[in-house]
Amino acid sequence: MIKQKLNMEHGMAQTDQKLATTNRAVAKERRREQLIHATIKCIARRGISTTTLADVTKEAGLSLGIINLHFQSKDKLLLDTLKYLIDEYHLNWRKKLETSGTSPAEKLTALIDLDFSKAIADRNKLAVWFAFWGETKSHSTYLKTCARYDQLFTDTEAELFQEIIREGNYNNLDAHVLATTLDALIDGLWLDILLLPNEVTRTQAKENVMNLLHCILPGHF
Amino acid sequence: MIKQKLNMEHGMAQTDQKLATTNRAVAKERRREQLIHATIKCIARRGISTTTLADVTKEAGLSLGIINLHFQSKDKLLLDTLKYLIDEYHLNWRKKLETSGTSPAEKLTALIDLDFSKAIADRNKLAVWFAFWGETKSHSTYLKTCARYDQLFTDTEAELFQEIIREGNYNNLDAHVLATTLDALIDGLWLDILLLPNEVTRTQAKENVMNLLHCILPGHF
Amino acid sequence: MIKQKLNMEHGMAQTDQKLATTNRAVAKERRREQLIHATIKCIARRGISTTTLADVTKEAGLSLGIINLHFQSKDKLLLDTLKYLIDEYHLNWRKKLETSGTSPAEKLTALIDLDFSKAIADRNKLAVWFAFWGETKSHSTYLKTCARYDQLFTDTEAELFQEIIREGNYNNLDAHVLATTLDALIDGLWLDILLLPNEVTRTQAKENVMNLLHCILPGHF
Amino acid sequence: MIKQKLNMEHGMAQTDQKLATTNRAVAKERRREQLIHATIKCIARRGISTTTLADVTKEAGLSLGIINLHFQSKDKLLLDTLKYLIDEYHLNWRKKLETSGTSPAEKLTALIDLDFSKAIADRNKLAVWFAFWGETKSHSTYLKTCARYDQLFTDTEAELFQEIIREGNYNNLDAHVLATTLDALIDGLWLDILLLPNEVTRTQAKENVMNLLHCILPGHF
DNA sequence: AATGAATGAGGGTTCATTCAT
DNA sequence: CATGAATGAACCCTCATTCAT
Repeated sequence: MIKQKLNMEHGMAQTDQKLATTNRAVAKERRREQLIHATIKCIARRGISTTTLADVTKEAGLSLGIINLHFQSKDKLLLDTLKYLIDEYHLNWRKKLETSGTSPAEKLTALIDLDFSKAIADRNKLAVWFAFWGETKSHSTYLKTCARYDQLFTDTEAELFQEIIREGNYNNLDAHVLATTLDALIDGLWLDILLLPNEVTRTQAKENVMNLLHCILPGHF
Repeated sequence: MIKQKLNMEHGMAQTDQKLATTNRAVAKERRREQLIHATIKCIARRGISTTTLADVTKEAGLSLGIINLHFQSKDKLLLDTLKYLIDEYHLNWRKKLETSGTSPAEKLTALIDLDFSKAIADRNKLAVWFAFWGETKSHSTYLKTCARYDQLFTDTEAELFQEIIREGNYNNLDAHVLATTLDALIDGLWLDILLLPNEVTRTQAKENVMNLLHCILPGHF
Repeated sequence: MIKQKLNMEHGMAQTDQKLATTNRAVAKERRREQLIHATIKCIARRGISTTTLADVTKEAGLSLGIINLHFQSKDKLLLDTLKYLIDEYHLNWRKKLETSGTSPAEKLTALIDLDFSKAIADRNKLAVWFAFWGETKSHSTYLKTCARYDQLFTDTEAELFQEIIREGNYNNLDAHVLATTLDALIDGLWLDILLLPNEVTRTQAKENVMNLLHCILPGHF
Repeated sequence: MIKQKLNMEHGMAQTDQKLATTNRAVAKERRREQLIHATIKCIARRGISTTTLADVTKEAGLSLGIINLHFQSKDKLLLDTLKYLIDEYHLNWRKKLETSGTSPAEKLTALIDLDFSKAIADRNKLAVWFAFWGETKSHSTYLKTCARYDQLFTDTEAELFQEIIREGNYNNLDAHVLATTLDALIDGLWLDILLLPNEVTRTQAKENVMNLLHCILPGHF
């Protein structure tokens, strides 16, 4: 979805008919994003349970009925908001993996960079993640979407750690355990950033992770 | 019970009065706990936003109006449920700290034991913690209660780490950073236990933490 | 009911059995009055719709369940409170009529005195009267009790006016119209005392009525 | 209507916009009045405390949620209902004063006419007035609005009486006392019309007042 | 006779959803 | 496409009433 949007925004040459169709689709997609961003702000400000469609539409400066026009229901709006964040993260994650340096340590560093970048470790967005994680109700619904990616992320990190372990002869370390630890630590630090913004900043959190890796794998970080 | 009451009415020994008062107070406290446990179950099952008072009272096998009798409002019930968990954790934490072995490593190990014990790393209770952390609305209200303890926990752990660092001459390590890292890691693993119970168990999570400490402070863990 | 109570309070000689029964009955009646007085205060303070049994029992310093013990239901408490006021007024009215001077003008003056006496034109009690008059719902129920007396009052006043008219040869006046006018004026002034206590006092209200009578029947008032 | 809206969207003549806005505002105002009339009926039928929003909306033939849409709360509905009656009375009162004959007696007669006119001495509306006067709770809230007018009414009447007193050399009369008496009498007769419709009609009540004025100020009434 | 914990029907209110415009 | 008035199910909460003590 994100990809489509990016393409669309780059506006390729097309027949008039197609162009018109595309323009309309672009406009529609813009409305959706506008509403999703409003939703993120509202959830961050008031929590899921107290966010109403009236809040969201007011935040977006639009009329009450528009959400059911674009999202059919509130549940779908929430789910699509989560999907938006998942897609955004996944897209950035793949880009980082492709564009970063070739060594495993460089790649891991790049991914950690991403995790504490302004776009990802944004407190509004973190609030939404934790809001969903706190809403056990939705687990069954969205965990299918989310868990698939988590698995992918952890496995990829485990592979990178495996390479490092091999290179550095850290024979007592388990790559998968390391990957799990890293992910859990990042989640925990995200929670700190969300709940204790005055005590833990993005920069500090990232340094915290890097220090740890330096302790465990001193030759590589 | 009848006798006690009659005695009271005739102005008998004060101990009886006190006993009766205590009995009634005890009964009231039991009801509160009963309702709090039902609340925990419901929040774990359905999330905060979808948990209704009807759910809670049905779970407790009691009538609809009883919650306002004991908690005045739904908000207060939720807050008192959280307070219950905070108090429970804090109480166990202090007990552990006092009764565990004398060395800093033993104490830290004991605290980590606690964090992944059956009573604390209970998925129902974890769900409640994350439900509240996800409800940004309530942050301002309860963070005052909660943050005070978090500070205490982290500071105490930092002191223990400091002793270990001194003992082991780990001069490149920062005790406070270690404590923050430990706490964040535990939070992240709790989230794993909650969201991915098939992939991360309490035992694995604890081993994960212990392995990490073994890596960083090999002489002590 | 009032009469019984007065008798009881004057405590006649009786056999032990009767005395015990009476004592018990006296105690019961005291409780009823205690609760009725609390009800009057509460209605005056908060209106009928917002007065709860909890308010009344708290005002009386008694326990919640006691009202249904003595009055069976809230509706009956309200009705009995009204009956209490009706009986109190009627009793005082008869006494005044009997004890006052012999001339019609003296009797009417005595009755007007009563209407603006401390016991009758009490703002708490006035509030209760108007509260019931405002609760159209209850009209059908209590109007039967109340209207009978009103008729009696008006008719008696009309007779007194009739005597005066005869005596003074005020041939253009209608006694019944005068009585109706007097009653309506008194009701209206009661409303003023209730709603505008700073502008209309009991004394002023009474003078107002007396002035009017002086205008209409100058030889007698 | 469709045309208007389309025009508006294309930014057409402002008059059209204003018209549409006005239409919508008019429709909204109609709904408010519709609900207020239903409220008056319900209060007259059942009293304030037993009138539910379900009653009112059913009487109006509308859905349950509509009251909070137009009045935010039940309390505001009640208050706005009272304001409606106050405004209606005040408006008619001013109109009468302006359009009636020039002499003070004619003006007073016109005002009394109004007080016992079909629109004002309507039993439903009277029931609402007395319902509010009986609801002590609301006194503080609405008396501020109501008392201001009462003052105005009484003062104006006092001025009219003053002119008559001057003209007729009724030196022993106090204009302000007369005005207070007149107002109280009218209130009392309203209560009779409300509570004893079979015994006191609007016509009789008015004649009652006129007779009294004739007694006191025979040259003018 | 008195207590007050417990009940549950019924109230006001919110808000996702619909639909005429 | 967009609007926002209207709907009504579902919520939280109150409170008269009951009943074991």
